[in-house]
Amino acid sequence: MPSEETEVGPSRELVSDVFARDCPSRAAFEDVTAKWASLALLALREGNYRFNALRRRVEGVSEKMLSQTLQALERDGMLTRDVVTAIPPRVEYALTPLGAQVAERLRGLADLLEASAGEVARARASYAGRQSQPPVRT
Amino acid sequence: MPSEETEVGPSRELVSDVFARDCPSRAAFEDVTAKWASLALLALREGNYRFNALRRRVEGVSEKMLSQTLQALERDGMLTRDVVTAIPPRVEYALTPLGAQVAERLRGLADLLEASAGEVARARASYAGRQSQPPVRT
DNA sequence: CGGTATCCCTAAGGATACTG
DNA sequence: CAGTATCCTTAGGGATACCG
Repeated sequence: MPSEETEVGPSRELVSDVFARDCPSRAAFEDVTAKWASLALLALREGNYRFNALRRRVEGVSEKMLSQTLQALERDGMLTRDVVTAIPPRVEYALTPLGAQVAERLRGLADLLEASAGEVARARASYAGRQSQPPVRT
Repeated sequence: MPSEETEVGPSRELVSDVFARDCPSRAAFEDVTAKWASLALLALREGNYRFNALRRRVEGVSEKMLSQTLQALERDGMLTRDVVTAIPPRVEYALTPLGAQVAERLRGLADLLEASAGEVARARASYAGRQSQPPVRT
């Protein structure tokens, strides 16, 4: 008898849990919350984008990272990549319904943090003060 | 007259934008969506945790990373660190109101992804199929 | 335009050992 | 127990060059 902690049948849908090391949902969670991925999803929420336009929208991302990020998100079914063969070539990125749902939630998180910027700044100032006690003369 | 739109004066609160490279909200956003930070916040949503209990809850995190992660989150005002001087020492971590709000949104995202695990898996299978065309004999 | 390929370097991150 | 310190390896990520 195998380890009894998992009483999941072979043909049943496994229970997803982001806390579990090997759970696919954790991988997906990490993919969408990755540094550039969340910003890309947020941007595509505003409408479709072509590669370089997206690159301009997401300040600071390099071509390489944007490319890798978009591949990962396409792979996970978060967005579609539509290649228009023409001169010059065009590639349009758009959210899938799933990607839109994810982006919506990321938006909520971003809104909260944008609105709480002041509170975070105050917390940081307070923390800095608590850490560095005034120089003690010895 | 609270925040109407963008009447940003010198001494007024700046408009936060996660897309901006140097916006504090982007930093906070990245801190909170960092690999281990989101899981730590999610865990603390279940109740307070001591260091090693949290380490067990967040599968796969090393002592070092958990320590660094918790410091960053404390710094941003997402959680409190309560040291009980005793033998053995105890340190309790708990969410602040802000941290709880953030965690709540992360939970929504995690729920969505846990529920969509099947869809993601299908997308991945489809993607793999589209990428590797059947070996072409030359 | 929309990438991929290569090079290279920094920083993330794990393992281990040690301290209060 | 709750970390910090150290060491070391990997991988993230930027810059550049080049192809379809």
